[in-house]
Amino acid sequence: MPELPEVEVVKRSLEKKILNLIIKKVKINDGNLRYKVKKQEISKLIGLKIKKIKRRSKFLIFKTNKDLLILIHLGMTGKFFFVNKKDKKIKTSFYYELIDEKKEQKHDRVIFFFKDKQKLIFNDIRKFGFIKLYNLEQFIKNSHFKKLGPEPLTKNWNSRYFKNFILGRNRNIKNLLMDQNFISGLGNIYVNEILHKSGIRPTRKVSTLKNYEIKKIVQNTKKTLKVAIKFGGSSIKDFSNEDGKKGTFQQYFQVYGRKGEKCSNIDCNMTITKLVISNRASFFCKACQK
DNA sequence: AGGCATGTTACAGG
DNA sequence: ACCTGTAACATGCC
Repeated sequence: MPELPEVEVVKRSLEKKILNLIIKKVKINDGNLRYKVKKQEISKLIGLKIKKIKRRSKFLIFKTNKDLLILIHLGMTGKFFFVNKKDKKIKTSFYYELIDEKKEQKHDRVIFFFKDKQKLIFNDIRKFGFIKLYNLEQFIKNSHFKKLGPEPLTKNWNSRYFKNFILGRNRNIKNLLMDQNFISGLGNIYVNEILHKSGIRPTRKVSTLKNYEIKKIVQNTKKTLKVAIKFGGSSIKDFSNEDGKKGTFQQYFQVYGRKGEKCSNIDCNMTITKLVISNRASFFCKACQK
């Protein structure tokens, strides 16, 4: 499910649910995520209060009231479900009913328990996600953040940075935008959309980009992500936030998954082409994207 | 049955 | 040492 907009949506909804809750118990159904979740280590969380939730790129960080924090990545299929037996609203929502009926779902990997039978479930089908504990000292030098590029929605992501980074390099623009060390938070879907909006073909070598094209890519990155967040992210397959609410940005995809459909640009009669680049599907319009 | 899937990373080759 | 691209991870769906 998760590129930057989806992770941001999850972050915002979790903030409304688990802030200031104390972890009473942690249950590991299957600790074989990207990194092994060990019972002994995760038990250190018991008794700690969740004080703050942050997002960096596609990572979530839960800060506690002690010198211990949780770093989470949703991987490809990671999801959170929050279950609150006392909350009428959630009780009527889709996911509450689902969970209540089935008790536990198949891919519930790790479950955090709070007071009054409230719980936060980390569900991850493919197990590419992870949950890691750090103290502050370790966290500051954690390998995941070492080389991470700028956040796309900050002023650090700009044309000057872009031009400077590509000096002496010559890869294609699709791979560059997917490179988390160049810009952090984008993934396959949003890169496809951004390049279509910018009129740039995914195979374009970065050394051939004109200044105005770089500007367009930077602006369209910000615009696309902002709108996607506004619409609650994209729910392809089964993405949802912890309320079971679905994002709706997938309705606005111009190219992703639209092979053979007509290009959305007015006056363009071309159909969308699919091309695999570096093992990932790329979708683009041959007429509009140069 | 085979191909494909929103991500990351270890490794190979230049 | 740097740069780039590929394959692998685990699981399910079409």
